[in-house]
Amino acid sequence: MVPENILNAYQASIEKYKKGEVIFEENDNAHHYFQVHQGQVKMNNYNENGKEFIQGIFYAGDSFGEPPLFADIKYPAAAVALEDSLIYKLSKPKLINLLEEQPKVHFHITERLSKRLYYKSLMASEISSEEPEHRIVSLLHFLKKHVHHLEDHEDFEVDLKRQQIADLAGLRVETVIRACKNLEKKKKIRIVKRKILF
Amino acid sequence: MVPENILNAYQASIEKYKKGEVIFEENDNAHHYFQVHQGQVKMNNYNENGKEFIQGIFYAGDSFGEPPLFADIKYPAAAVALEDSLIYKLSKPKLINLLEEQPKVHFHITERLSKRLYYKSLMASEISSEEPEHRIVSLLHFLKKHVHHLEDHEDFEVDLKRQQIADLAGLRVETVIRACKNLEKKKKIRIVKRKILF
DNA sequence: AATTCGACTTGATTGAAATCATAAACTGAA
DNA sequence: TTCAGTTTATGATTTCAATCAAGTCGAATT
Repeated sequence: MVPENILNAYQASIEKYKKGEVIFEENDNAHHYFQVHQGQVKMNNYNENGKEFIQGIFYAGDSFGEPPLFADIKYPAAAVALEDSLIYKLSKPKLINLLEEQPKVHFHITERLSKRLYYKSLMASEISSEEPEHRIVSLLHFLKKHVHHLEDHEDFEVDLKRQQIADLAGLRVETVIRACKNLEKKKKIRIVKRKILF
Repeated sequence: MVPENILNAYQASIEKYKKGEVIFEENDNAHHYFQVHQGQVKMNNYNENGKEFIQGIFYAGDSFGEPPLFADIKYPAAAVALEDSLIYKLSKPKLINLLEEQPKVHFHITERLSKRLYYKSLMASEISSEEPEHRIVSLLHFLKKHVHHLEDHEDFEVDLKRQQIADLAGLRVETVIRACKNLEKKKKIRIVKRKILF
């Protein structure tokens, strides 16, 4: 997350994206740094049968899509606005220039990449080895702790649809629904008016 | 990858690890930067049933285990030497100091993190959505292109055991063996004296 | 109040990979 | 060359999430 005054100093623009609008496509070349100012963005893939996998969801203050700026690669997934959103956009050369002149900001970016890598490591091993209930609990635990910065004893009102949980955890909606019912029975989560509390 | 002369200038040590020796455990706190000088290292998880998942394999020149140095997190996986290995080890404060004084090296690290993130994004979506054969081909393609830097037309002699492919792709050995036989039939890979050519 | 639409739910069935069992092929050391 | 230990191979069986099919529920709109 780059502070707004610095983004402005380096002439970042703010772009409007409507709900559902695509910010970049899988396999596009990367030319800009993106940071959510307002709204929500998801990064996702579709396989040949149309099954979606959500790589991550990004909220105000989150940057996304940096890796292809720093390595010689294409976007591994598309980015789509989940709500009407305002996104800071800064060209690659300006970003590089910014990071050269502002080492502290560079460390912030490094921290951000590190956290994303941590999330991916977690989910990769979960998806590869664990049962649906375990995957869901791990996902919720990560979101609670690392995205919403809540303590264990605090209540976390999950703002995700069942389908989104499924697409984040590599499962199908029906499986998520059944697993959540089970988790409720086991008192691992609560469900109030269809909303999940964790 | 930090150049050796710079590592030496900042008083990095070289540690010996025997084949099978553990470099750090899952959930350990991170205190050092690691870079392979000679040998091979894997990062892995085991689930409660003993199933292994390999997060990555690292060769000479590769750094590993950086994320917890930059973000306030614990190691999401353990690191184990796959062969007798020599590993550069640099304390966290010295690394931070190094990166502050050598911005170019910081950009190298950023690039490295970005590439790891790319690999993880790829494998996460593969493991969550694709069939065994597809996963294996994607894995091999990534290794050929991004790890061994070979052109499409060149032959890639895969130096992984079936079990390792399974643990990288989230499959079981038997499934990998059967899938590889099928891929051979379909002329997508060749198998010579049990070695896979791609 | 009726209608529409998206999200959630439930049950039945299926299919593909995991599991289990067993053996063959290779490797290297004694 | 024999033996012990890996690694690869193959067949039979099981299992559990995906799939398919058919609802219900709730909120928003007319």
